Amino acid sequence: MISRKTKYGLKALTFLARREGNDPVQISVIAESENISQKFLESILLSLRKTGFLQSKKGKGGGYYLLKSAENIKIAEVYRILEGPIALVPCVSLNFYEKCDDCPDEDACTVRKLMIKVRDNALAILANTTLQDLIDEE
Amino acid sequence: MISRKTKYGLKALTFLARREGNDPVQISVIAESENISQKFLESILLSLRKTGFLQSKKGKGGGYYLLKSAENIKIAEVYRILEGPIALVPCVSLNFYEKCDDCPDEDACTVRKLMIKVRDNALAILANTTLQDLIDEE
DNA sequence: GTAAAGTCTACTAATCCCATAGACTTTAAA
DNA sequence: TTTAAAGTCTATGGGATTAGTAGACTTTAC
Repeated sequence: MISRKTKYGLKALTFLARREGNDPVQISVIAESENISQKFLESILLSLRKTGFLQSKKGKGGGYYLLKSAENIKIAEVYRILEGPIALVPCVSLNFYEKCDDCPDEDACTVRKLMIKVRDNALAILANTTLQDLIDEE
Repeated sequence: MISRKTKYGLKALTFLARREGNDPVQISVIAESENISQKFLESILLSLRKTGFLQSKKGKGGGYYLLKSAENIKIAEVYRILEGPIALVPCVSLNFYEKCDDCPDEDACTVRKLMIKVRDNALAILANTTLQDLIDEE
């Protein structure tokens, strides 16, 4: 299960990508139309800004807008920033690898072998789907 | 990421399936060879027993053994018992469905559409892999 | 009858998730 | 130049979940 953080982040991104033009949109507007707690959304948008997906404008008439184009935003990238590893087990993560403390020998772990398959399959989808793809499906 | 519970459960099951014969194995033996906290493993094995995967024998010479054969234990089933939903979002779960409180219209949710794909892919692996498959890969 | 095993209930420490509060900064426009 | 509208930042807190522990209880082989 993914956290609300990730879900909300993806929804906010699609909201921004779906609009005509790229004018700043206020957090409150996104929060209201997507039914997201505004304060929580603030922190999510902030981390998407710090990682280069969004840009913001302060002051009156300010808000958030996409910095990258929707075709250039891979879902896998967003997922990793908001959720963390795509892998189901740390010893199989490409970007957040950690050794499992209970496994003396990784290569001998049958669970690991299975989890590699699951990861590769999830990755095949998430890394090849862009924000634009999400919108086009509608 | 899956919980240790699920990982430990799968490891314990493979441990049991890998042995010659089907004599009871003490919890302490499994715990020690798989580096799992014994008390924690007790509760995991208990829930696998209550759901029909394992059987136990009390008293001297007792322990746990497989009730189903390894070819008849699908990883997806074990996963659902120990971890819960395979889907990444409740509104897409086949066995643990819940409506998302923030979505007025499920069919209009682009995130949902993506998550259905991810679920189907994960399911294709987990539902078609058995405990026996895990062992055979070694 | 006793020691070896699983069973059950209860508890706890740590962590994470989701959210809220509020002071602060920047900016557009009157 | 003031003011209101916006994002920024820090701090906090309740609740749920996770991983594990303690200990009393039950069953069974010998």
